[in-house]
Amino acid sequence: MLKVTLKKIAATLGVSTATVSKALKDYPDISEKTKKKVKSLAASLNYKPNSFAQSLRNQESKIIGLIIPTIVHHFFSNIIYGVIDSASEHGYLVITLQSNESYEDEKNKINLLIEKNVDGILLSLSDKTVNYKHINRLIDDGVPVVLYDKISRSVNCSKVIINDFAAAFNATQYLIDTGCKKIAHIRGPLKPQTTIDRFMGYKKALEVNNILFDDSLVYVSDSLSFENGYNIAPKIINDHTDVDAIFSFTDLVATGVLIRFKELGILVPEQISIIGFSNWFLSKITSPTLSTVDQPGYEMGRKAFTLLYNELNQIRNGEPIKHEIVEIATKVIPRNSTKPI
Amino acid sequence: MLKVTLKKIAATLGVSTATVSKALKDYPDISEKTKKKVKSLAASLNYKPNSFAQSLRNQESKIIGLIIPTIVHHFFSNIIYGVIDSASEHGYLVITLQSNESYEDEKNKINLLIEKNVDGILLSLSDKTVNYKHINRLIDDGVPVVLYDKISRSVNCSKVIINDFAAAFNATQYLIDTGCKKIAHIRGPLKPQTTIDRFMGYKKALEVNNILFDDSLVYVSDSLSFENGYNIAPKIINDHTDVDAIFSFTDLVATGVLIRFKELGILVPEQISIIGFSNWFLSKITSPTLSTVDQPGYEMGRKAFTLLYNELNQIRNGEPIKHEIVEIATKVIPRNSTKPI
DNA sequence: TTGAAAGCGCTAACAG
DNA sequence: CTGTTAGCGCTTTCAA
Repeated sequence: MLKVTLKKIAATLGVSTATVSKALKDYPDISEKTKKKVKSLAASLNYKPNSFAQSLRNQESKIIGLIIPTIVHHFFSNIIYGVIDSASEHGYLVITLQSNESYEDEKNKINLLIEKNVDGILLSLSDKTVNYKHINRLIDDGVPVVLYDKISRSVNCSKVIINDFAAAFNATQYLIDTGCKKIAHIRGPLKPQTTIDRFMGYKKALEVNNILFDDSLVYVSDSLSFENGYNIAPKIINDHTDVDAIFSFTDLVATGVLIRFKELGILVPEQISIIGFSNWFLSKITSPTLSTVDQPGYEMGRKAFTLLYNELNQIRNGEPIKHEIVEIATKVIPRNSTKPI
Repeated sequence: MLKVTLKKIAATLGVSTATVSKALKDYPDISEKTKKKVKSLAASLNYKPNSFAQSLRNQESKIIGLIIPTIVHHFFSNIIYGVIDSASEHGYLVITLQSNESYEDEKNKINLLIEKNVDGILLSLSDKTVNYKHINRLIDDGVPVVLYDKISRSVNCSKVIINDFAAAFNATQYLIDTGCKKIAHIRGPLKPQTTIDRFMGYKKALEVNNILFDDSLVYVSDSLSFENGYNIAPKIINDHTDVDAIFSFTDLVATGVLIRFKELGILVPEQISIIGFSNWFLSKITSPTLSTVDQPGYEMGRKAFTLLYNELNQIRNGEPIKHEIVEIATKVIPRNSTKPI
């Protein structure tokens, strides 16, 4: 493909590159006649501005970076989808990278993105990240960052979150409303704020309903996996013969519990109710179907990009940057792994 | 962030930018002493070359484009993951875009990528794409393209595929081996080569086993959705009371059938066996678990990038471009929706 | 209404 | 061994 440049157009038309550039951009100081001439030639030659040259001049790439802990994951897929969709609408493209829930990877991937001069970064903290220097440095350097889902209160930037505390409270309250009295909780990795908040919400619901919190009813799943649920299930019923409900921090683990219970001949929800979290697609498929809390990934992705976009515009206009924290609504989705109210 | 440029380093060191550039790149014609000086200053200043300037000079972006029909999709998620993983290892970043199974979107997204000067494109054809001019033009323009999964025989480029014909043949043969005699097929959209080949594989297996092919046993699901399976299921048993097996072109649709059968009180696999395709995660979760054909997305993604990378190197070295067609192995995964052999 | 010229940051041929 | 210089393609200020 012999490339069409401003220079070439200018040459064939016998005008300057400056004129061509301005004509193409509808500058008011170019005559209509020239504009028409330039535009029609550009169109017929299928002229495409060289994005490197533009970026070099304008100091912006119109590309943003998206760091995802795990790509193959129903919730995060929806995030990716939402981000890409929203970005496209505003003329931005998205480079996606995976942190593998690793602090080192997270740092490295951020660097790759910075080296490519992305205009901003969307980031969900890895489960292992406890130190936020790498992110604060970014922000200090003027790179807009928006944290989504797994965030840290101690980073000062825009964020898109759900109210994990309230969502977990509601899920637990729902179990109580269906008559459950001894509710176990499978919590996630200890560090992320999301799993801490879900745990706190669970605890609060017990308290409000005058149910004594029992530490031994809390089980930790160090990762998001089906197997973890599968393995924790028998422990729960061995430790507590009278457990009548389980609130799991995520659907995948809840599904593992469900399947194991079926193998063990434990009836769900007759003997034990189960409620998950996230409303993964698979929660509609299990048998019984899994009650859960809807966590709208697509919408979170869209919103995360929007916040970044706003900051990008503020920067472009020389306005002060306003960080915004947006909370996306969640709701309990009753299905058949819990009893009717 | 006040940016560190070659110029700045050169100025503080009292040398020329050329020297700095070469020193940083270990050119043999720079003295060790100078190299050391330059490198240590660069490191302490945290110098990062400006990628726009580099790209402008070198005419390469080290970014590739990936077009996916549907992002939120277990198989395609794995493709994305494989591509990104493999690309990272070779210093490439990936811009992902979704075609929504739409021909128009596919064309538009390709254009966006070209305008960003990506070094190459990985593409899975949308279900609606029947015209390949947009892709052939790309190839003629010298943009390396690798087709994966949904390909067209009439585009001359590298491809990563599975042998859909053989895979479908094996799936059907497996049903026959378990004693099934009247096997329905739910086929996918009519245009993609993948679903055509799966249909042909199904037909061939019947033929080889002397089972008469019956056109009325073939049902079309125009999209990949749970609902389609759910709706087709009752039709099948109404049309043919003696059907004893179903081969579905994809797990999601098979799952819809499975769930509907359960609601209708039809025993799987006792009355009707079901085998799906792709080995989605959810096929391990259904009840009974779903027999299927494993289609390794991660590996396909990796391979697709590798092929692109090879072509990129061939171009860089001025070698002739060799197109390669790679077939990834699949295998039947027996689970509990089919009878034991 | 148009154009000349500078410069974004980097690389590489060539000269010294 | 080091520096000069030109140029990748575009934008924008300033002068004409």
